[in-house]
Amino acid sequence: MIRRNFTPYLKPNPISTQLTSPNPNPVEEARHRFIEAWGNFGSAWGINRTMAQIHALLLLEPEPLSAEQIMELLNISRGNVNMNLRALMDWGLVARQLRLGERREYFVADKDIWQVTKKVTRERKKRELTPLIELMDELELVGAGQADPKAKELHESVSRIRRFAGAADRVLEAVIRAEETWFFKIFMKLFR
Amino acid sequence: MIRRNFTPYLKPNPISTQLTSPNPNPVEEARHRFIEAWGNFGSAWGINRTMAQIHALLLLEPEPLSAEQIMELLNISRGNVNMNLRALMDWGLVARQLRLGERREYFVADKDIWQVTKKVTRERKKRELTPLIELMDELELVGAGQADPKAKELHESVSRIRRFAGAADRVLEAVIRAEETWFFKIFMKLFR
DNA sequence: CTCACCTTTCAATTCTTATTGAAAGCCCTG
DNA sequence: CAGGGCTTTCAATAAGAATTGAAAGGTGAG
Repeated sequence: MIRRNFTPYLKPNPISTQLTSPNPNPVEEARHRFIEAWGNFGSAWGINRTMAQIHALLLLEPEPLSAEQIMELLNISRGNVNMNLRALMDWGLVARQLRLGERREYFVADKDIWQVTKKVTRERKKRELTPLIELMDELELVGAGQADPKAKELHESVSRIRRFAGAADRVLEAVIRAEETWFFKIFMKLFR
Repeated sequence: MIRRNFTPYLKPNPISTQLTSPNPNPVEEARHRFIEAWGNFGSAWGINRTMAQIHALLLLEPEPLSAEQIMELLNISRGNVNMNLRALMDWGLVARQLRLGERREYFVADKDIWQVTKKVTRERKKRELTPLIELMDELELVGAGQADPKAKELHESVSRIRRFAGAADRVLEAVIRAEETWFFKIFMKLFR
């Protein structure tokens, strides 16, 4: 089997995880800030910081990166990289890429931000909204038609939330299927 | 000053935080499950569990509750209740209510789920989206017009995200202002 | 002014979640 | 089928976030 003459990766100025010593190269510095910000942004949305940082790094990278490279660039352990890459692949945000004649695996991020949104939406809808709706359906029956104020308030609150969650579910579904629907055009108008 | 004869709150079966011993009363059990679920749901969205639980409890409660009552019902400390109530008030989800002639404060949740959505949206937009947009605006300048592939990819990624974040910002703004806009009618169709 | 009654604060602690790194697994190649 | 080169796993550890509780702060009534 042909072993390709893979040019060894030249380790750039390592992107340290702290913002302490400012990077002299403005592009590196900006890359670093982007990764930092994306990490924070992600962690506000229930995606762990490192997972978001790896995602950010891959978004910025013109070429696929190996686990090894990610480790060095972000200064995190092998195991951590591995687990978070797996999670990113589960979400469909990152794909494995093999090179002919090389055993090592490389990774690329889907750079179409609209695809990213759809995938994240689909995943979270499945993990969070669907179970909520199922529970509300179940609980809605409990307080129904009772006079006791607690039972009544329970029933009313649950129904309100059930209705709303159902609406949200439909809206998100529309977003996911956007390209084909009329909804997309409206959304796109706002997108400009 | 008149001191109202406030009927002392009868402590109901305490809503324990574990699901271990099933509550014999089906309404209490359902309330408990709702609180549990809302707590988890919230924590997936970057809102801390207890804050969401207090919110859930107040949503279910026909009458305003005091800090004392919340402490007992959710089995959490005074300090914890106080801090999370404050956060809920900052978000505009809960309001303080005073009773004539009583020093103790009571709390009620806004039960209009559409209002809740708007408030949460507004708050998170301000805390998360706006800073992201500002950073992207700044970073967009860095890689602009450079030939170096890293600079190029940086600039492209940042612009894509900037454009998308801008779109999201406008969409959310439209949601917040919904009642008055054409957007609302479309949304409401999906809401049914 | 002082007491009674609440509310608020925050350092210490506990609980939760993320990260590490060494060991085990896997698979290709010779 | 043994060894090298990667990847994956997971118990132990570290980092981070939430919670407690005791003490301090406010405030109105007497």
